Amino acid sequence: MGKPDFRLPPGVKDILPEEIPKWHYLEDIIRELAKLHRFREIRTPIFEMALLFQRGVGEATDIVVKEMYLFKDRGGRELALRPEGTAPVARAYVEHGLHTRPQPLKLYYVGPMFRHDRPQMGRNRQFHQFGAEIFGAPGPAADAEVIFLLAQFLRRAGVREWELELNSVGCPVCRPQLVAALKEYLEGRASHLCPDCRQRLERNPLRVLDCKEESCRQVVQQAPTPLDYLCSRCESHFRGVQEELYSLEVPFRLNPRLVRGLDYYTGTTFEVLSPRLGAQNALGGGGRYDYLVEECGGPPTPGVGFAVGLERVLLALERQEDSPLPKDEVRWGIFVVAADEEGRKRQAYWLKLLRSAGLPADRDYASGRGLRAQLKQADRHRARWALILGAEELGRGMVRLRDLESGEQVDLPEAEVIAWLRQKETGGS
RNA sequence: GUGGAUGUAGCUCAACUGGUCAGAGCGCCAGACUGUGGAUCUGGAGGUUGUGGGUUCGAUUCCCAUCAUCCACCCCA
Repeated sequence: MGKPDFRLPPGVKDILPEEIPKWHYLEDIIRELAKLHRFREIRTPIFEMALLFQRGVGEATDIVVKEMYLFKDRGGRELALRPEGTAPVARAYVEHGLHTRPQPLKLYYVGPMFRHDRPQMGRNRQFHQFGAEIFGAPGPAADAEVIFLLAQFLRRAGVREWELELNSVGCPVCRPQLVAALKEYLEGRASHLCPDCRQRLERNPLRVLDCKEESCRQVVQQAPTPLDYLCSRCESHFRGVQEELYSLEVPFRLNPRLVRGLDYYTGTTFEVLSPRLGAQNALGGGGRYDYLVEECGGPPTPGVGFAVGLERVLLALERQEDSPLPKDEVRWGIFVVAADEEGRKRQAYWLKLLRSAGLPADRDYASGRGLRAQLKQADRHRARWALILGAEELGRGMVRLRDLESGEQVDLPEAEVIAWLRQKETGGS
């Protein structure tokens, strides 16, 4: 607290050591599942040319209009901290000619995203997403595949309650008709709409569909929805997605009024909601984007993907009764303790020996402290074992190992220590 | 961008309606118990009470502003 204001800017957080195991828990699951489903990782920079998002995500979207971190570099380039992951991956796909590789191409990413929103529960200005994309697969099986991966991730992570909402927002063939019909319907009832929605009527009438204002919801009850206007292609594609989801045993609910905030979506869109999150209740979402690659200057290439917010998954898990998240209480590693001068001479040797054998080892760095003080250090630093070196044992070619959990201790011949510890480590407890 | 609540040591909190009110517990550091930790005891560091103004003889306690946090709107992850 205090004088110069070096505190963190609003909406960003430090992740302290005791929280790291939770992140590793999720990250391990992500890597394992992505591999199992044969997705390969891609890492793109955290900033891009601002234009990528303006064009890719959409000039009129909230993300671009009011949430991007914009800055100029010394060359005068307009850059932006990435607010989402799909456009950058599409950009990389085009830039490196990934369309020349065997298609479809299945990619995933994990990393920080940045949005200048007002922070609240479940919403930070820097947050982390796990996302997956499939390029070059136009059929409904690809849509189902990414949704399946998302569902598997949530299940494997241990998220108990979530609901998948599914919709199709149509393609360039059918959407214009829908928009026209919707506009006509809404214009007739504009007086019943909230001020925001009267604006939306001009810019993006679809957004009126999921307004939470009670009066708007009334109006929208009978309004035409995308599902009423799907062309035959979209219709059969969407039916195909649903059939695949049945086969994959991923439960979902149709929500014809689900509208997403990014302009690039075509056809299938979906969102995963959690009842434990408060106002920001979306764990993840995604959909199909068949024109994004083209928009980024590549050849016409269909795409579909999702992104899931890792902070929100952690939040949901923390609020469950039976949280599977790892605790930070475990003792681990070996504290090398010197009982006397004789032991002190061997301390460095043992430290190196243990580490060379792959066993985590540490010591007290203060010079010449007594055995009691060193053990106290070992305990407070949550070490699992104390390796005690003293003239008494060393004289017989032995060292003493103390279990800091139970208090039991044994003397072992020096040559057997490594094997004994390894066995303890793998042999459970 | 809008609204509401909150803001005292690293953490959790205390200080009657403004007058020894700057404290406690935990944690941290040092030490004792003299080859054995998690117990106990002793000592110590650490706050100009978010910041800046104002009212007052006097403010942590009242008023204003500002910053930050939290929750909600909006939007989404």
